[in-house]
Amino acid sequence: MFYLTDNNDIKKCIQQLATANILWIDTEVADYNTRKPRLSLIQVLAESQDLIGDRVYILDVLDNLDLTNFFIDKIMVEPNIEKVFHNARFDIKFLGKNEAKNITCTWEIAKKLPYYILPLPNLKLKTLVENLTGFKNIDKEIQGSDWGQRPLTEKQLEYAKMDSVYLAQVHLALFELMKQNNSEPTAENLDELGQRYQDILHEWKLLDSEITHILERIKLAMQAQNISETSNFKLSPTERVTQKVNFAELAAIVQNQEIDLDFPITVTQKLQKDFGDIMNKISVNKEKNSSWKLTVKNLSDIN
DNA sequence: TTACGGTGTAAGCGGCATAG
DNA sequence: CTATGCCGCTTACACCGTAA
Repeated sequence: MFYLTDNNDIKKCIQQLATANILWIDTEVADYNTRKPRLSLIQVLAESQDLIGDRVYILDVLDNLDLTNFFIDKIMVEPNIEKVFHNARFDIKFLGKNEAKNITCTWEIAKKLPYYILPLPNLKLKTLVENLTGFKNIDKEIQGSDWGQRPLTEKQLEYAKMDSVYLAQVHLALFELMKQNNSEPTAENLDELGQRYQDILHEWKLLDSEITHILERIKLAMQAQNISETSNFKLSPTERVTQKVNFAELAAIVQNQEIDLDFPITVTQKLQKDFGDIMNKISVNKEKNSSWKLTVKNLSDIN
């Protein structure tokens, strides 16, 4: 790990890092829960094979806008350098906002993978690390510590260092999962997919119907017992207001007061019926929509 | 604290199959 | 032919998740 605090060292480091093709980056922010959060550290790893953090650069940029902007100019806005973050949206708020180019977000990648491929309760970095890499017992308590204090403790620097190592490892693992599961429609085996569908359909129906039933029973039970919250569920009422006016009244007002209301309305099948012959007397603008429907046939006898 | 796309939920609609 | 119900699509809205 290289913990850099000197302005010139950091600038040289940034220039060096700007020659990389891909960087795994994490940040630490002080006073995040106030109106003016301050960027404290930028941790950068350029070599994903580093598992112990020897090659991690920790740039101390606390209250140093010049250095932060230098980093943004040389790295964040550069379209030829891929920058990998976990929940990139958060870090980018401090590192170039909309100007940042070529950003990869491991949280977004993980979210795109279906649950059966990545069956995890949540997609926090800690969870991904513990399930996709060899690292265990990740300590995240330091995350909420005071990143505005100087000097930083050894624990804080250790945490900051390892976060970028974890990030790189998680990114590689997610990338593998993506590669294994990106389906090319022209190359799909329809027999295999159809067989898989048949194989799991019964099991799925059993579970799906039970889940639905359980939820219905819980909802009814909580209503009946006047309970709004349990350890597992919350029952909240929602209101939805639909405003309706009398059409004849509206038409009269529009005509009498010559209000400028000129827009198409959808004539549903029911209205078409109600209108009857009127439909032939006014101009109708028909919009045709087409879609594809998949129908299951030959439901095999499950016996 | 921030951002905002995703997800849960309910309602409205059209298409389709079935029954009479 | 009509009446009915199921299914999928769309719309609207509330709320969630993730970083420090």
